[in-house]
This record gives sequence, C-alpha cells and structure tokens, in this order.
Amino acid sequence: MKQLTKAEEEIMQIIWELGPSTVGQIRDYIEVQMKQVRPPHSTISTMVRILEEKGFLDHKAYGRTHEYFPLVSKEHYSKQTIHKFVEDYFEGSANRLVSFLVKEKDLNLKDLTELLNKLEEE
Amino acid sequence: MKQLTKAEEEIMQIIWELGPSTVGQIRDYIEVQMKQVRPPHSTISTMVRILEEKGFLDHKAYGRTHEYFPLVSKEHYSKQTIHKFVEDYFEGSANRLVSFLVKEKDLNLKDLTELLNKLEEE
DNA sequence: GTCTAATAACTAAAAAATTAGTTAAAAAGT
DNA sequence: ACTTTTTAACTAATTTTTTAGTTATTAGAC
Repeated sequence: MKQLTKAEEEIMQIIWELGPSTVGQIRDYIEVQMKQVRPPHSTISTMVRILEEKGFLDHKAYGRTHEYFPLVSKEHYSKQTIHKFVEDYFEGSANRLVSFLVKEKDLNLKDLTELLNKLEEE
Repeated sequence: MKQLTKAEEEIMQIIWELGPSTVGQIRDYIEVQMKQVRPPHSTISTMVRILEEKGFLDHKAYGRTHEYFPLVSKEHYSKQTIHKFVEDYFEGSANRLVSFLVKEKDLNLKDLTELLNKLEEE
C-alpha cells in the first residue's frame, strides 16, 4: 500500500471522520472545524481524485455531485503505518515500542496494568 | 520539529545505524547492505546538506572530508513521530494503541504480561 | 612529483506534490 | 424562466523533493 503524503493524509482524516463526503463538505469542515481558510473547490477536487487514483477512495455519483468514501479504513492504514514504524524504529518488536512508551511517560504502569486486566477478561 | 520526507528519513536511518559517516560510507552502505545501485556522490551530498540545513545533522571537517553526525537522535525523532501518530490515529491515547496492537496480534498478552513484570521490577 | 580517485560546493534538471484558475453543466433559489 | 451557486473536469502554475552533472580541490597511490 502506498504511503500518503501530508496533504493527502489530512484529506483522508477528514473523510474518515465525516464518512462519505462531497468536496463541498470537506471544504466546510476545513473552514468551520479546522478554522482555516476555505480552500478552492478545485484544490480539494484534485486531491480526492488523486486519492481515488491511488485506491484510497471511491465515489458514488448523485447527478453531478460526487460523494467520496474510503476504500481503505483508518484502522487498516494505521496498521500498515504502525507496522512500518515498528519495523524502522523498534526492530520490529511491538514490545520495545511499549517499553519506549512507558519510559517516555506516554503510558504509565498503572494504566497498562488495568488495560492488561481488561484485555485478559475478553 | 520538521517532518522528514521519505528519502531524507532513509538517509537518517543509515546515519543512525552507522554513526558519524561520510558521503562515501553512506553510498557504500546503500550499495552493499541495501543492495541497491550506488547513487551518485552528488545525490547523497545534497541530501545531507539539506538535512544539515533542517537541523538534523551537523558535520566535522577532516581536511576536505566531511563526517556527518546526527543532531537529533533516533529516539527523539521517533518520540515526536509516535506522538503525532497516536494523536492522529488513537485520539492521543497510548492505551488505545496498545489495545490495537494486541487485537492486531502484533503483541500477545503473554509477552505483554512478561514485559509488565519486568518494567515493574525497575 | 604525477596521476587517479574521492570529495565538497554549486548548480541544474527532473519528478512529485500541492494549489488554484477556467469552463461548462447541473442544481437550487427566486 | 432567470440568476446564482455548486459542481466536475481539465489544465496550468507553483512549490517541494529528489536526483544528478560539473568543477575545482584534496588525499592517497605509485
């Protein structure tokens, strides 16, 4: 699976968040939720067409309006990304990643213990 | 801190791996270890100079030979990257990342338990 | 010392990514 | 019906990233 560029990933995040969306809805989201300047229609339109080309999106046409929806789930993409990341930075060991998180205080032992208990119940 | 591009990150990985390196050593590594075509000197030279500009590398000059070394450690960079990743994909919760890893079988409960015990000893 | 190979610095070219203009068609509002 | 707004498609322009050519200098081999 191809890696997303920064701008592409941002668009994907929005569509994952909103679900199936039109170009207009994406622009609204950027303006209202992200409080940025409303980008030109053509900018977003080009982005989603590239994402479609790369196989991340597909669309349904309602008349002239296209509604874009993800072909790759956020879960699937994050799985790939994390896999590569663990590969590159933790010699492929998820264990080491967890150790690292604990050392870096992104995770404390109490939380981890609780989590483990919960996971064991399932 | 700036995000690295794909090619930039590859160079950084090599320098993190090798320690302080000259352009020639990097080219050797790419040829011998990575079994790729030996890139032109100028290509690698440009990359390391850009990385220097971005603050990821510095160099020591021995005569005309420059030895480049990291200013940003692999640990520091991975910390930033993972932080952003957890932010974007796990709502900032490292807990959820760990759950995800377990669900996706990158991590099994036995290992996690052992790890937890080890961490608690420290 | 002379020659060869490696080097840094500079520059340029190519490729990829990003942003945006234009047009024609459709939809929505009046 | 007429006007305005939204849209897709196409295209172009810009910016960023990546790769590589050229030149002058240095180091090392002989």
